[in-house]
Amino acid sequence: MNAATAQAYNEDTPDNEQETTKAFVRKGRPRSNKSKNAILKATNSLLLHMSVQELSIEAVAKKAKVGKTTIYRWWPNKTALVMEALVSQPGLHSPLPTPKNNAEAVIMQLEKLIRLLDSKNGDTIAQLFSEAQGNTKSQKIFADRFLSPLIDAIQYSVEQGVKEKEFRASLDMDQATDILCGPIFFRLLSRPHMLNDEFRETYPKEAVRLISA
Amino acid sequence: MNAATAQAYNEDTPDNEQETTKAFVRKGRPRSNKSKNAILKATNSLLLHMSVQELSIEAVAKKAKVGKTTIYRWWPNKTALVMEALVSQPGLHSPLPTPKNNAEAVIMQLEKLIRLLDSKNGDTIAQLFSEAQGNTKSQKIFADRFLSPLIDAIQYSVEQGVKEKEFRASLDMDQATDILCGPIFFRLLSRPHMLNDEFRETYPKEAVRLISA
Amino acid sequence: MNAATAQAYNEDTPDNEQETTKAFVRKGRPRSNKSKNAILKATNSLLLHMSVQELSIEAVAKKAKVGKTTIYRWWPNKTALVMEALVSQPGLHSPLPTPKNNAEAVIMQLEKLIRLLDSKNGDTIAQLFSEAQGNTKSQKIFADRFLSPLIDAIQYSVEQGVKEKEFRASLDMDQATDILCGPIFFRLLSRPHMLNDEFRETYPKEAVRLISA
Amino acid sequence: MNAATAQAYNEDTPDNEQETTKAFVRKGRPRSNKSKNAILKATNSLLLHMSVQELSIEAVAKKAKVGKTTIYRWWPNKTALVMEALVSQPGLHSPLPTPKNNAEAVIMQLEKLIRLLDSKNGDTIAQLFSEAQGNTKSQKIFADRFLSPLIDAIQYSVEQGVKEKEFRASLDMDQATDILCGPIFFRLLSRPHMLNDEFRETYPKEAVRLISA
DNA sequence: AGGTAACCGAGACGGTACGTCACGTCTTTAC
DNA sequence: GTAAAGACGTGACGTACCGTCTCGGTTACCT
Repeated sequence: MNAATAQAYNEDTPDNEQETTKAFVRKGRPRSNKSKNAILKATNSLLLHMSVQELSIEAVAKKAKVGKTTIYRWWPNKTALVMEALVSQPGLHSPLPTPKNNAEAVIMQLEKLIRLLDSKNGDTIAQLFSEAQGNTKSQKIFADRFLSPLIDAIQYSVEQGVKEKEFRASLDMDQATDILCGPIFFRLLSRPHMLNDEFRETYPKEAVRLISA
Repeated sequence: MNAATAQAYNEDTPDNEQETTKAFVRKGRPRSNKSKNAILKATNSLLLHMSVQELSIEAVAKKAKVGKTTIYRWWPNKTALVMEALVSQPGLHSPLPTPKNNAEAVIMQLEKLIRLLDSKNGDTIAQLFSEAQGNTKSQKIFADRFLSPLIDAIQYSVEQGVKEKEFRASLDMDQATDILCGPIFFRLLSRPHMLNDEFRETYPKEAVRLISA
Repeated sequence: MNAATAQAYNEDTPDNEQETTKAFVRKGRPRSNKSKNAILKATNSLLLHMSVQELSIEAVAKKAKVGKTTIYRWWPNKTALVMEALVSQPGLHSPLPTPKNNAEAVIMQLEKLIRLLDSKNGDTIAQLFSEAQGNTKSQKIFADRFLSPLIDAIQYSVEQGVKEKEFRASLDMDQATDILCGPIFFRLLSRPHMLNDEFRETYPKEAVRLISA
Repeated sequence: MNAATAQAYNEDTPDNEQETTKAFVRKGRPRSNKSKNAILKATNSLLLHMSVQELSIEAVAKKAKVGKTTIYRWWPNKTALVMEALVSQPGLHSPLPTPKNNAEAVIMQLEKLIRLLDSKNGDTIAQLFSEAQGNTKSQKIFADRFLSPLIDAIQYSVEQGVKEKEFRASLDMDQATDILCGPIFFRLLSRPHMLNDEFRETYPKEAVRLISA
């Protein structure tokens, strides 16, 4: 991934073009949003019928009627592509209602996580989680784009909760994360069929109880 | 996997060739234990330098000076091979000392699990866990040979503990498993560097506290 | 081109397997003559409709219903493949009638050369000649398999002719080759349409006259 | 090649812009000579280290710090570009001294040809000759810009020589060209290392002797 | 002086072919 | 009948260039 690509890849929103006094002018033909969307759409579409491992860049290129190079130009590997295809889906970023306390905040976050994993995306995320193992590059991408945001959000709520004496004072942040999220991901990876409605309704409350003061 | 293969694959100990009164005589050249060992040894050796995903059957065959077919004859896929190579390692089956109660039993089991995962095998197991996603065959093998035995043992202790009122009566078995094992595997997959001695010493006790009566 | 490939590539006739006392036994699956023939046939067939430069290994593989690797296993590059496809054609090795003297021998050889070049093969040979420029490997193959045999044969006749005083005693062998063959190839490459029957009937006699005593 | 390009490409000297009564004036920004020179220079420079076949338009564009489009605007293909880069080199057009007869004229022309081919340009020309095979467009360009002028000049001298009884009356023009030039090009393409000083000093005289009366 | 048309660089685009790798199967001979 | 050897068809990889296109920006002639 050269500098240009990295820049392009990271900029979700290209709104940082203006500088204090002089605009930064991009040279050359601009990136085709049509192609970008076609690629992401094709990726999501193919993932409905096959696993991440089975997904081939060539198939995506063919389905999106796009040159293979165009994909490689903008995504360093399959993980990055699938990751972006995943988050590009509409309806994934529905904001949570304002919680009345930190316990409720954590519960809502866990419910949202379970809901996300209990859908066709669940398989894909599990496979991405997998793909990341044994491949540093992929691991970093998965961590940066999915895991860290998730963990950070939960840890923030827990931290607040500890400060406000809702949660146990002795709580280690990493341990709390493990206790809250671990069981969910463990089910996802080991018994995904048990990531169902019942689990979503009961587990978050129980988990929060475990860390409460 | 045809019948013959299945049979061969399942027989962990090929010492049942003679029977008490009348020998069951297998026709043709018998399976070469030399080859089998060479294959498993080569697999383990290669896994020291590469991930499961990077490991190729061809590389194993070459390193073990064995025909590819010989590998395919006895193991249905890479997961099965790596699985067996893993458990074939000496020192993995050290028996646990007799626990004085179910809580201690669970603690010892969790400690053993963490110890297992916090070693060079940890990476391999994580990768196997991964490889299993999105591949039914591999998933079944991983579940049958690794996950189920583990879960069963823990669930047995938990069940006993519930009966003997050491643990909460309301405890759902699956939920207990998730709470006990989930955090460990979540660390393995997301922050493997934190699966350290400190974690091994503190986590199991804390986990058992969470399910105690 | 590894040792095995080189050996395989060079052996037009695999009849050298027996050694003085003990047979050399080749291990593994033998080369498929069916595939080999399909590849050569496909190559010749495609060359009827396209130039050597336009010919792609992929197209040959597809047409021959053969894996690309199979082609790369046996031929180091396109030139080698086309070269062999060319000489594999039937009717290229019709023996010359016995000449009554060296002058006639040379004439017959030149006539045969012109006849060879004045056919659909002519274009291919011209393109091969081309392909060889600027590519050492190809150059060597073209020289070894086509040019050298041709030149050697002619030089032999000329040498005999000089000894028997048919040709000028002052004749340098290389110069003789140039004078005899140069004009033919020059026409082939610069004005191929003029490599016609008339040329074939008149040029060889004239050329021989130029070197005669 | 569209009309504009064709026009631009064909105009060696842009001095034919005026017409009888009214000047044809081109609108817009004129062609950048700076770019043109940079392109030709980059081409020659790259050809020192690689063959024509290996030369890529992209590499030229990059080296010349020029847009690819600019190259495609002015040259229809690689052959044309290399051709022009070749003839744009200084010192290629040194005029011949006035010959005292047609035999000497031919000899001087052949010597000049050999000298041209026996240099780093020789390889390039051989490769161009090659590139032309199997590609009509390139063939035409090579013929028009290199081969025809050469042949025409020699044929003119030969024609004069025949008229003035220096050369054999029976001489066919094409045949004469073949006999004079064929050997030179044959050496170039088949044994370029033998296109040396000795050859340059001996061959032209010998060749002329062959066609002399 | 301003329009306007062709030029320029940069570089993204859809493609094609490359040569390599590993797959899982097949076909030999040897044991 | 199993083993080693290794060739087979398949298909994806990631790369290199192709020739085209689409930008913002630059001349230089022509009103």
